[in-house]
Amino acid sequence: MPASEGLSIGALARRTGLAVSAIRYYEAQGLISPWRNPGGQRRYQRADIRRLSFVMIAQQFGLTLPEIREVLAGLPDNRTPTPADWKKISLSLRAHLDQRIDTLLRLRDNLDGCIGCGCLSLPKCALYNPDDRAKAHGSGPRYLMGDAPEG
Amino acid sequence: MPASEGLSIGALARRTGLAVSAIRYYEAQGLISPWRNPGGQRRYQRADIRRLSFVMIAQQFGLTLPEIREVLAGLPDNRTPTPADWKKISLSLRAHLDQRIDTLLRLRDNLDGCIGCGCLSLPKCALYNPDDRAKAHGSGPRYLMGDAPEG
DNA sequence: GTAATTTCTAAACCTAACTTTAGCTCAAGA
DNA sequence: TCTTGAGCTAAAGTTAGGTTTAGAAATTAC
Repeated sequence: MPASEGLSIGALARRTGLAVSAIRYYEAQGLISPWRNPGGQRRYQRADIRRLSFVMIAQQFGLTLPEIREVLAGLPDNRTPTPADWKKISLSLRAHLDQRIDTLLRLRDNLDGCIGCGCLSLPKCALYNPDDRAKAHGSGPRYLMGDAPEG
Repeated sequence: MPASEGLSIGALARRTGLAVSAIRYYEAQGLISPWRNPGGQRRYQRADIRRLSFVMIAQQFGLTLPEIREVLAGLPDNRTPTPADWKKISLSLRAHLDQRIDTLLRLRDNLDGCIGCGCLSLPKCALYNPDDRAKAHGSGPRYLMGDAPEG
């Protein structure tokens, strides 16, 4: 047990299941802000365990780290978040998730309509909706030209 | 109009909406195999429009390029695929999609159960199921240690 | 009072899915 | 014919989300 206050980065890693390097990376991305002990090492509050857990859950839901940072901005910064605070920002996760599920369900409907018709490749095919295409998968450089196929 | 047979890579790009560089990249990944004209330029069949369209749709559904290559291997290679051929491999997309939707629905249920309880960060929280965590998002280096949080 | 862990920073490396660049050749139109 | 627009290859760059490495300093354990 360390004599000084707060959790070391290694302790936080063990409590959250994250790698130490990931925690430092999240700090660089503005997701968490530890203080430093006299020797310059990072020290964390116990509430940061929950904060990082939230980050991990939000990632499963398809949010990017910048998006998660935005959501976390909804927490109070002058006091430890209460369960009510967590509940509040969890609701915005729920909205994100609903949207993703919606998109996938619409894709599935379209696919079902298309499986029989053999229309794959035609511009009128519902599966070609560029909006869905852009939104269905969050990350990576998915560059799509808006050219109208001719003929 | 070119005198020689087949589509040039630029023509195929215009018909599919893909960038020329992306089409060459897909070839490097084994997703499409053009022949070459006497001058060494790539020439494509009209059926390749549909093939690339299928690739784009499968990507929306969260398949990686290697996975898509596997699925495309279900098409005949000695003749132009028929609508029935496309239908057959489309059904495997449907299975993929169903699985993804299922995972997200389960996540949503868990989130709903958690929103009121404030348990975020506790190991017993259903949102911590490592299986879901690994599967929910297909790509990228999502490394998770299996350490049991102590206390 | 050492020895063994941890932690520190900065920079390089990793994967997926592409794009960009450089330098050169091919093809098409006037 | 000549010029411009496509196409070619190989290699390097890009983004997200991290990991790995190297060398030094702080902590902990004995």
